[in-house]
Amino acid sequence: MNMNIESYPKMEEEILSYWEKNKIFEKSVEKRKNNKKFVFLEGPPTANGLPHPGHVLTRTVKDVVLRYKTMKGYYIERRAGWDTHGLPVEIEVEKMLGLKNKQEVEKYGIEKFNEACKESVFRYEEAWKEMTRRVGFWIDMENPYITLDNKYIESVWWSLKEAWKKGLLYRGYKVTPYCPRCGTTLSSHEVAQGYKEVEDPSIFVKFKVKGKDEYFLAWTTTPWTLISNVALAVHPDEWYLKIEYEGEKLILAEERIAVLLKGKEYVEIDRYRGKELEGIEYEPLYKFVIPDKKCWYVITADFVTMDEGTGIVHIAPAFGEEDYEAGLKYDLPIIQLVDLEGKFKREVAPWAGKFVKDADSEIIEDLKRRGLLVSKQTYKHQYPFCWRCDSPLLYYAIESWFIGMSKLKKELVKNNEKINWYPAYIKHGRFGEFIKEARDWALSRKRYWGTPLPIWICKKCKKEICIGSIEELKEKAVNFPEKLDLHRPYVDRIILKCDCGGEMERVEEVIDAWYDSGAAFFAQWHYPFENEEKFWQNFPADFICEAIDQTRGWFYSLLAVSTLIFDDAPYKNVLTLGLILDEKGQKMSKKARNYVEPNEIFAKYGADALRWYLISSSPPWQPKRFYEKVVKEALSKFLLTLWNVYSFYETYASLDKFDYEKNFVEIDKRELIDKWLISKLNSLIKEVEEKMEKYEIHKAARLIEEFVINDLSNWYIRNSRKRFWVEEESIEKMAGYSTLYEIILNISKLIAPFVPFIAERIYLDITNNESVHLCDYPKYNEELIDKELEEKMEKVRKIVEEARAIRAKKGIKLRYPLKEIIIVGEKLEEFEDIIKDEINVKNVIFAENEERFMEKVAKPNYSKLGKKFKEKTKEVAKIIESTPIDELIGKEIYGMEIEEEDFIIELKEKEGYAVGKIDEYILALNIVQTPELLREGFAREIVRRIQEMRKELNLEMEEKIKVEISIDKNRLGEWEDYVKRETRSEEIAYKENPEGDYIKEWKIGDEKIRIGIKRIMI
RNA sequence: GGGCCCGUAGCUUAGCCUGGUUGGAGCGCUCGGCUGAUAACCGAGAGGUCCGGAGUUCAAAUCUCCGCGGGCCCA
Repeated sequence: MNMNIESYPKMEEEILSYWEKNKIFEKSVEKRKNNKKFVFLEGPPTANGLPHPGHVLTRTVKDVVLRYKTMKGYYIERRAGWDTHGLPVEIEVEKMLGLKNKQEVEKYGIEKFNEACKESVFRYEEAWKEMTRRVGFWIDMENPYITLDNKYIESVWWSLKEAWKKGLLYRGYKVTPYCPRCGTTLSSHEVAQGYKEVEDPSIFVKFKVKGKDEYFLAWTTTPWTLISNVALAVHPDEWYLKIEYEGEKLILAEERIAVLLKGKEYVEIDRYRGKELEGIEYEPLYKFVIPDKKCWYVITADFVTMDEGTGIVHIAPAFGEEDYEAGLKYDLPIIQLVDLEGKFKREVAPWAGKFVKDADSEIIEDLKRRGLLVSKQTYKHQYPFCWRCDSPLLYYAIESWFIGMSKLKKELVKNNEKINWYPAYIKHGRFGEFIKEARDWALSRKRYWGTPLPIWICKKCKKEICIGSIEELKEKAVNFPEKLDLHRPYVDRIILKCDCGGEMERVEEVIDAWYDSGAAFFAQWHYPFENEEKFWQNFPADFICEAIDQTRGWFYSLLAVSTLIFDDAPYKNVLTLGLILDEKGQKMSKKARNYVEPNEIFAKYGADALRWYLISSSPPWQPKRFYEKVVKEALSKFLLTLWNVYSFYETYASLDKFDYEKNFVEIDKRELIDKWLISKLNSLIKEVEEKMEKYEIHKAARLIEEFVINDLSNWYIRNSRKRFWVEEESIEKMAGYSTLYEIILNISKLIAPFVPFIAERIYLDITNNESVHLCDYPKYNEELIDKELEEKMEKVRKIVEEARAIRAKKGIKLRYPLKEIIIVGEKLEEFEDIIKDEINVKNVIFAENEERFMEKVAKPNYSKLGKKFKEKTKEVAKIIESTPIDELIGKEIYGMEIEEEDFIIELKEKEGYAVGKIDEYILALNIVQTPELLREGFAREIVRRIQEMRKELNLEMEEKIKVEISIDKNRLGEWEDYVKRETRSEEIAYKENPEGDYIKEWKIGDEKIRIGIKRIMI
């Protein structure tokens, strides 16, 4: 069968239908049903967008590992999953429906909106299924877990109640980026999209120390937050000075004075460590409300920097995350005087109803009038804007539900210790650092499409309960519906009865979709309501694999949920993958249009080529540049070479009707090179296994590639071809076929996890079995590994290379045979034939020393001779060069004796030899071309040209021809028969003007020769 | 702004952990060769600031620090 770039994808399609028709995937799983389990947990993708090259990578790598483990005998259930909830889905749908903000969503109706979300999630399901099928990822997509199922949600609810029971699900505030116009918080991903450089006011403000005529000097770029100020923060370990400056007493950081008052005059009055200032009270700038807790005093905080401002930071817990946390630490009140539209509330009399940012200038004016403003400038910095409506975002304390992960830091760290990370540095690096500092998980979203937070509050007594199952909901519900859907708005309509007799209503929030997917390891089994045994069999998972951006995503949410509920690690091995970049190393994005469509690649070069590139190019965790050319290269370099090896075997073996069962030759009776290749194969199997166990799949792949291209194709086949050309039956030929058959069979199995299509094609072609994917992975046989043989062959290859280099230097074409090569060094007699063939010499001679082709020559030592012989030096030099060495010392010239130091002994190639060195070997090629040798070379020139003409005529290999050549008969001499045999010529005629079906004039050396060939019809 | 990863020939990369002759390969390029399995192969050549700088050391691609560039995550 012929295979090229065009036909390769077609071959894959055929294999795909073969697999489907014969249910090979199902059989491959079923077959290992009673074996040891290997548990894989699929990270659920969201199907509300088309798959891109990154998804192809994850699916490929997962597939490689799973196919490998399957062939190693493990039973692996491969259940697909879909992640279906979350803000990205809502935003997609908002865009589609043309809704601009939450108000419009609610006007449109939550019921209809969520319906649209549900539909949108599966809009691209077909595209995903097709990509998955086409790339050859074997996973059960018929029976996936889906995060929107009632059962799945119920399991999530159960876990939330577990957290609730432990007191780890609580209500608090979280400062989040908030768009006042859209009325929603934004996820960090959205915020990151909208940073712009802007100019904001930069003001220095005085805060009067209570009861003293001194002021703290603070700096801010958001004057409107001063309304909600509750404290001033200093760094505990920095020095602060009280100074007199322009008649006023000011307190600020020493380091900042040096910058701010550079060159100005001031008097130092006193100095303090930051922590000494702690607790000092000051008078607030504004007092629109009476706070319910103690405030307006100095606190200390490590986040205060000496990089900008005064070293004193104004604290408004309502509007900054660090502020909020400092507020928690010091139990400060939250003064929230801004409404959800970003406008000041009624209490802020002068600016009520005004958008906060617009009030900045008036507030500054007010402070100036009251003499509290020290300086006013503008300040350029990055500030986030809403990517949708472009209004400036506000950091805003929003009431939110939390999971107290910060209390579980130790457990997180402990459980992380049980996990093997690939690459290992993530474990204590990016991931380890992150969990060490774990913060409470802001779980709730004031949104619509998500798992509803199962908390109900009594309207009468304000009691809160957490519901942990449908059963519990049913028990307590006043109006349990007949048809249950746990999503909003249906679940919101369920009223529960409180112990106090009052009615309970659900809170409005849904939960973060990351919690959904983080619960996959038990929620997919509907644990603990069903499948208890199944769950424990599958916990913890042996293997998960996703891109590196999931470190703080799914990798974290899984560990977090598992630590929270089970106090254990949910997975044992995690393989992280690098991102896919474009040709220039930039991230792929739809915006930049640097996007390669996976489908185009599949259609053009096929999935194997894409898979092989992704796997073999670099370690899995390294970012990968991805573009058409590299895929094409993987195909032509590796896959087509492999195919051609197979096709070579297939061509000759079928010509000879080779049957492995019948014609099998014992290994002992095979040629040396056969044994060598078998040894190499077994070494390869051993190394591949070692690499795969360490998830170094790129190294395994490279080893295989090296073997196929280098050892199998470029060495073994090249050297064995002649054996197969012989038409008569021979044991050597059958030994070769036996070897090739075994090698190809094993290679098809070895590559099956990596490039499953070509592996299957080859396997099906050479066996009568059902599928390579039902086979066990090859095991190596230590007895067949002969390291000594492998090393010797390595030396032979080096010798051959060097000999060819010598020929090239001397300009003697490989086609022209030479008499002999002399090799000084360890004897490699058993490889004589290979060496003869490869460098086209008649004899290989292993010698003890180089005497045979090297001679010692004396070179005049001019610096000595010059002094001794003056103007006669040149003459003496000539004499020295022409006198045999042993006669030199003591020889008298012009009355003086030649001494040892008058000449230098050098080694020189003897006439007719060309010499080279490689490692511990010295090689000498006899380069004397006798007429006989030249005739033979000439015969090969003729053969080569007739062959090319046969090719151009598209002749079958068996077809016979007649040849006419414009040379004298004795130019070929004794080689005429050889030419006939090689070119399948019945007859050679020597004519000045050759005739035939095809006549061509050739140049051989300086000579023009015409050749005509004629088919012989049978 | 912080954490982590990466930077070696035009491209893809080995070597770095554990410092030690002349930094190795493949693709591409030039020249030459081989070829009835091959879109393949073989030989020679051109092509390197091992991202830059400093330090440690007898010795640095390799270890340390500081920069620069790219990526990811978090602000």
